[in-house]
Amino acid sequence: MTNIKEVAKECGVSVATVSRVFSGSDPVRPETRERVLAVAQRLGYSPNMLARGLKKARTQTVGIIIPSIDNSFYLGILKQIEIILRKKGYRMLVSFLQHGGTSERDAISLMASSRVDALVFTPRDRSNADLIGALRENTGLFQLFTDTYETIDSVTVDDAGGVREAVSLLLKEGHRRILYVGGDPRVSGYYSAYADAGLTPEDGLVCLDWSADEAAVCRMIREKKPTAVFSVAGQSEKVWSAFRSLSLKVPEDVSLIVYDDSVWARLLGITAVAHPLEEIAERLCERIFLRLEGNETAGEGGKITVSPFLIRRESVAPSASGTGNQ
Amino acid sequence: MTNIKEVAKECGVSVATVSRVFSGSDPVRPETRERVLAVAQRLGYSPNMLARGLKKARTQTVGIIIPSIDNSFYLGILKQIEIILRKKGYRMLVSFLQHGGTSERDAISLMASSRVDALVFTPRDRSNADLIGALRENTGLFQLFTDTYETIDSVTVDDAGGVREAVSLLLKEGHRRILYVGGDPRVSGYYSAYADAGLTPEDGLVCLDWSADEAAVCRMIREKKPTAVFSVAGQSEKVWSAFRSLSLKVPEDVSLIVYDDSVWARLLGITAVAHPLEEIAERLCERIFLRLEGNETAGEGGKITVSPFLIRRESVAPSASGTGNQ
DNA sequence: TTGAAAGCGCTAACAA
DNA sequence: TTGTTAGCGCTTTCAA
Repeated sequence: MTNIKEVAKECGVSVATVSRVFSGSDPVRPETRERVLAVAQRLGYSPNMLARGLKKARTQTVGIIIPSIDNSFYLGILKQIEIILRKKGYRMLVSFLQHGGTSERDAISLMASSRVDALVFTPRDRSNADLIGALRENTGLFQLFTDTYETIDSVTVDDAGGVREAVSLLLKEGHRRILYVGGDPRVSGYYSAYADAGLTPEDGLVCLDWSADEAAVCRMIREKKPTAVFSVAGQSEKVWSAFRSLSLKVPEDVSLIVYDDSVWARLLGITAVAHPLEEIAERLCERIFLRLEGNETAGEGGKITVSPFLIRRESVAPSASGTGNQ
Repeated sequence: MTNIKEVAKECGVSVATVSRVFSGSDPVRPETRERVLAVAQRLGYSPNMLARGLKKARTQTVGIIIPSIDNSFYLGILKQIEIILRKKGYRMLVSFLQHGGTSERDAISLMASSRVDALVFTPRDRSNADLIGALRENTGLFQLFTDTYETIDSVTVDDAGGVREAVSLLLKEGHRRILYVGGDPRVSGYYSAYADAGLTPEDGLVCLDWSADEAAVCRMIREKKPTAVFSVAGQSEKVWSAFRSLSLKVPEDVSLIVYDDSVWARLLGITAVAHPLEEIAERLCERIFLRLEGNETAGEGGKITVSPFLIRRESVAPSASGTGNQ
């Protein structure tokens, strides 16, 4: 592959001049510039970012590690981020985690040896604190959707708030037996909503078990006869399938709100709590650029929380069993 | 950041020895090896891939350019590919194209200057033949889902075959007025299916207009009164919405088969033609490794076509209007 | 089994 | 405005 030396020779200038033309670091006489550009084009020259990175100790690369949860919105955000990054001249190196496959540890090592300028990740725990600690001196670190390390910047979504808003809506429509199918951290929003309304949920209405399958969901529905269901990402599909197999109609027989909007929620007219993907990507990249190009060293306003929002569609109806008692 | 020299000094060996330990290029005395590893660990040493890449003219990186179509399965395949690549020690650099944003040309240049060992892309046309031509000497080039350049390896899906199979099924169920909503290249499968059955489709049953919106689809359905619809990826959602607004029940009032399986097709019980994502990722990576690590220089079996497959669910019913005439 | 040293392609002083 | 040159951190002959 053509290198800077060949371009310089062919052009009758020094390598420094060619370098200046391509990096824009110093002014170059316009005519010389044109000539260099023309020759480079003719020879198919493309600056070697490896060499540049080695010299400058900056790779113009941001690494991102995607956890193995397959929330499809994660991939949407990946796209958003890459596009913003590209506009600023950054590349994106991605690594997907996989149950039983690549460990977060390996992925971090990979990013480290690739000398990414910044790393975006979603640490579940602090088991790789050692690696992370070694990285933080030279690498911009950013937690996405989590705030596992207090000392590292983060962009998170106020999940509990989103749940609370959704459950409050259900309560306002008169529902009292609202089944919650989802994860642990967010469930606090469920209880807050009940508390806000001065109510207490019946026992057995909360399913925090991620491994609950369709059959388990069916069982809960048959047992507790909820008038509404609130379900989180991966579980919503099971809930929907359960409704189908129980021949329950939405919203006639049961109301439904899902956490995490998706194509299918939209198509089915299901009211959903959505993440502001663009906002997340923008705020995150903003912080990245500040860290990489600004004079900022670390934190200071490094903890960002964005609010999810409710998209009302047609899966919620007033409770048939009246608005007061259960 | 710690470099090889510091590790060497701290260890009392030469940089060459440390290099050998980390690259595994030459045998190193076990005791020395252990000592080097221990020191490296203690110092938090991580080999600099930039320097290595510069020296070896190999980056262990595969670039992938994702076109702006947002077929969600594209992102699934991205994940599959990255996981396979990682197992073999490769990194993945991704770039998303965007309508009105990043051009394919820019993305290719980026990959070129990053000196990726291989590039996977989906060229719509040959407008960047010049860049591609310059790359092919040193970079493994692979077309995914398209075969725009005859001289470049490709992994494609037999779309026309998939359409044909689906439409044949509809025909077999007695449907005669089958509306086709989708793109140009695949429509040949529609005609083949009719031809196979010794039939000719009525006029006006084929909509090749990608910009057709829900209203347009509604209009077609009202006009032509199809007993079945076959729709492609991006259009299927519009078709479904159209059914909803026309209060058409599937499969009672109209049968439906969609091209490209998705979460929502599954949840709604819609029969779909699916891509074998794992197979595509595997075959592609297989070729990449062969090119990068084998002794192979180019082509030879470089054109791979995989077959989509039909997933039967409950959106197809026998035509109510009889099996013979329309 | 190990070490010394040249050089991958680039940038950034420093000099002119 | 341009050229010379010393490295960035690594691999890899060649010698020992």
